[in-house]
Amino acid sequence: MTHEMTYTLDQQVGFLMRRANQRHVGLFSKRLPGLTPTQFAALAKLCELGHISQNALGRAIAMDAATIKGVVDRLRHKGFIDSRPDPNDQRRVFLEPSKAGTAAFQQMIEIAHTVTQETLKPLTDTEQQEFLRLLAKLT
Amino acid sequence: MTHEMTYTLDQQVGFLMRRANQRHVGLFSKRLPGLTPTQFAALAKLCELGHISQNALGRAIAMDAATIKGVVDRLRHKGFIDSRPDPNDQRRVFLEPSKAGTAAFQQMIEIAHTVTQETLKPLTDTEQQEFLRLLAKLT
DNA sequence: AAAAGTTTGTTCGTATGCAAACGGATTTTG
DNA sequence: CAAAATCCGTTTGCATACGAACAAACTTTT
Repeated sequence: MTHEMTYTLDQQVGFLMRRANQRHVGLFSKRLPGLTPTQFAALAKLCELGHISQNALGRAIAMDAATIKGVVDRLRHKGFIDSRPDPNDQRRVFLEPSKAGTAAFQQMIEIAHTVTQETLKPLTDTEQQEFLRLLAKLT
Repeated sequence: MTHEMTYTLDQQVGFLMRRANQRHVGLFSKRLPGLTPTQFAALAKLCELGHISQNALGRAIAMDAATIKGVVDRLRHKGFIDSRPDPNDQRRVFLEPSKAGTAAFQQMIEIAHTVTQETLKPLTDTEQQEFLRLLAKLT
């Protein structure tokens, strides 16, 4: 016995999430060309926490060790992050936002909120709340 | 006058979409280790359409020319895609799913549906429908 | 038919993202 | 305390993903 197997790509969660994310990243890089969404997330979390080790920062924003390394390298190269070895644990790289990093982050917050609004613009206010609620459950 | 600027990363659409997508990709590659979600999407669309040029396939699934090239190369290398120059237009690469490609796709459809269900599992049936509806609007 | 414009595919560079393997440092166990 | 296990950061390899630049082929304009 053969099964009728149909697959409509355009209705699959994975495909839709990929495209929605594509659109968001596009909006982000248009409004904030200086940092990628990933770099901004890392800087935001570092500013929120003040100081933290490299891997711990990665964990806080769901990036593995290999990924966060590159992100931190680029942020340091841009002068947004200061780093030094942790005296209490020779394995760790101690991270802090630089003055320029803190300032840049503060400048970008408002625009970042705009990007969020633009991303959600196709939805009504009620739908936006609902979407965020459901999305959070899929984490 | 200074503005109070707060930014809660964990509540931003972009961050949540990135994590939800991360989770989905993880489930996918656990269930279907043979193909990446991107490769599966390309194969699915090619099987749906039968035959198409390389760039046109990319357009059909929102991948730019540079990206679809690599994806098609890997699918061809796996023996899932046949390609030859289009006799009507020497610029074009004419693509078709191979027999193995069609068979593999048919085999994978059921599991792909399972992956979709697993991804949406944290939501009730009603929430799943609503989530897909809202997600489609953000494309 | 010649010039101008567009389309197609390719290549390069940059940036995530993850798995796996590694050496060094620290912590836990026995 | 010594061995084992764990954690930290790094590197390599592979796979998206996109911008930019390019040459070849086709189409439209003039």
